[in-house]
Amino acid sequence: MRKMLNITKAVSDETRVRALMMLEGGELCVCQIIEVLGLAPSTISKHMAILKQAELVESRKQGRWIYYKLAGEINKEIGTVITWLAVNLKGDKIVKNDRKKLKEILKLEKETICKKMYHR
Amino acid sequence: MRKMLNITKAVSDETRVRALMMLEGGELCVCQIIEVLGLAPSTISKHMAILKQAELVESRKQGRWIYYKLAGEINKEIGTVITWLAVNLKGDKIVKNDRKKLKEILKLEKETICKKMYHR
DNA sequence: AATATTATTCGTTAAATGGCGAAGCATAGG
DNA sequence: CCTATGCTTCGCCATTTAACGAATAATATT
Repeated sequence: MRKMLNITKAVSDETRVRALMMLEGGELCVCQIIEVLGLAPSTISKHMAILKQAELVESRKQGRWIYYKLAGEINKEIGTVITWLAVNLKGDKIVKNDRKKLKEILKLEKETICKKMYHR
Repeated sequence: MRKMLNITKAVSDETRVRALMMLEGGELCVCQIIEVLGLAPSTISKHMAILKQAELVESRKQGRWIYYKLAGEINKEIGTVITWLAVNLKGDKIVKNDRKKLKEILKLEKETICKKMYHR
């Protein structure tokens, strides 16, 4: 029950669902997710930790950056959740807009994004 | 997004998931759900309203009683959710125990159950 | 070494959520 | 009618949750 609720609780928050939908295009650095969702780094970090705890995403560290990706390919039940979300958010305005923003951001260097964000 | 989150929020609470799993055996009267879950009538009523709002269940009124049943047969995406929950709770202790209690309660008259419960 | 960069953890605050009992609202039955 | 029954709505309290900024940790750069 606990494990199942970890998953359903994780996907019951708009910000976390938006993050998951962003990751459908492939792995992303935390700073890119922060930039698109427009929330404080600490907030996004917390959300990603919740998604990871629920085993919806995995992370890997590379230098100063941490990349997150969907864990749907590994676990069948997790895959079902991600697919369900995607189907139910087909055509969703917010998701669409996030993807658009993401596309712009992916054109930039990661360094450019992050320098704007921290230590202002 | 809103509609989708209504569903995921609805299934992110243990009490509501337990109620859904109870309904897998067929429609139930509110008083039977109250009796098994052991919470105040007002609490259960609120939970059932949330499930209904999310379109996970439907209700019908018959005399003084209100019956709830799963809405999974009607809506495909809802059906997916219910099935996913059932799969992920296969063998769950709490769900098993609820079903056991329910079996006992179904042997009794509804009147017997409810008279114990209200206006004491 | 010293500083800059990237992300996380911690502490706080405001809002949302789940619980209860009291009151309210239908319907059934005397 | 008048009361009993079954459920919901309302108002309140305790807990949880999401947000932020400050402090911290780890790595990269100078």
